[in-house]
Amino acid sequence: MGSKKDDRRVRYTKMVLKDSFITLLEKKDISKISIKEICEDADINRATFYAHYNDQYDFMNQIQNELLKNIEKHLSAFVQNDLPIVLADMVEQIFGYVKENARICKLLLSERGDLNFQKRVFMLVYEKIINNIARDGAISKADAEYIHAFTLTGCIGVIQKWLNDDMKKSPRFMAETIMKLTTVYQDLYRSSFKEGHESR
Amino acid sequence: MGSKKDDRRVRYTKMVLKDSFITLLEKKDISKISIKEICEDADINRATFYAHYNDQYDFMNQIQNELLKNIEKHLSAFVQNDLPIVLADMVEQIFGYVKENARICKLLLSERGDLNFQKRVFMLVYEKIINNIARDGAISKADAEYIHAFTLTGCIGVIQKWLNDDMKKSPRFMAETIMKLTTVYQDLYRSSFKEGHESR
DNA sequence: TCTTTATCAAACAGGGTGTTGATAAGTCAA
DNA sequence: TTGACTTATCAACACCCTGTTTGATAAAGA
Repeated sequence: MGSKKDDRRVRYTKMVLKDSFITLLEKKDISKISIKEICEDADINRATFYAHYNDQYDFMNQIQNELLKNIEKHLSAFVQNDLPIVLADMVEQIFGYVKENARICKLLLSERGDLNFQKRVFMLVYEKIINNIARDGAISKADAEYIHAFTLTGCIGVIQKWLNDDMKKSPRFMAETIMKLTTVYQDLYRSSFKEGHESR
Repeated sequence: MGSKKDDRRVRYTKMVLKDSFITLLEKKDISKISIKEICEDADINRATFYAHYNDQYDFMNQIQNELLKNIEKHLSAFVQNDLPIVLADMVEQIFGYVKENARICKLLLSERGDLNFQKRVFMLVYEKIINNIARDGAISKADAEYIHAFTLTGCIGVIQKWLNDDMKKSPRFMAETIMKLTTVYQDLYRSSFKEGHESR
């Protein structure tokens, strides 16, 4: 679990195992990766692997926890003042950290990534930053292409909430909710960009 | 792949296998489910499983494809006219279908669900419906709790797009984009709900 | 230097995997 | 319905990966 008080040997073992694991993850799905495979690539005994992790998925979990811990660390460095301008720097820091660890982050956050990890990241960011955000003006037209991605995946969250609430709301209500959410957002979109641009 | 021209035996085999698979999926993660386990529960020979599917994940894929095909069928029944009111019925249909197949849908769409499947569903809905949506009024305040889910997961899509574009945009730009997307939406949220309604 | 402990090779039972040829069930035409 | 043809299902097989244990070795830390 901890990594600070780790032996020098342990640090090496975990490092090469992680490197081999990521290399394999870039080639194929985690379900197709065997412990034996990881250890052979890293030149580490299989028993040593089991001394640290239960299986591939536990290994993946620990990698994710380490990432989240570091992201939180980056966030905490800005907690002192809540000014909007500083908040922007804060989010920038996160993206910077993701870029630094692009190899693993791309695996976790991209198309075939881990939804649960993504939610954990955004819960972190959301609660710390976006909650106490201040309005600071109109949206820039350059962001147009991101609005689609935003609204699209935003719908996923609505569905998940619905399912988690055991579908108490009627399908009709959900239909209207989705409609309004997307319509209102696109209305906003239209009223914010009146330069004469089109998207898609 | 096809299911219409299947043998009577094949239909039975696939049915009981699917049922056992879903039952197991409700208990534990797909990575912890063995082919042997599925077949024993379904009382089907393992070789028979391999005659139809490569592994658990291929099995899951075929189940998802079947779901998507049916959802698309539900959508196609409404393609004739594009009126907003009818579009609402259309989305309602989807939610209705999801509710009918709640057992598997809850597995696929909920917290620990499959992000790729979710995106496929919403790509389907988005392109067919939300693209040519018409503004029809202000949002109801009853949807408030869904707005958070919406904005939260909406951010995921932005990140994914960024990663898929090989992070061409600078972290700074991304920071500002996220900030504006969420800020603008919350501004809208504030200005749209000034009544005092509740629903449940 | 001395103590601690992580890594290793080897070996093990156990279980899951993927493929074989034989058997039984389904399909369709007469 | 019968019979012939087709094909899905099955039991059994050899193989590989897993997860754990052993005691020996050597590297780390104090």
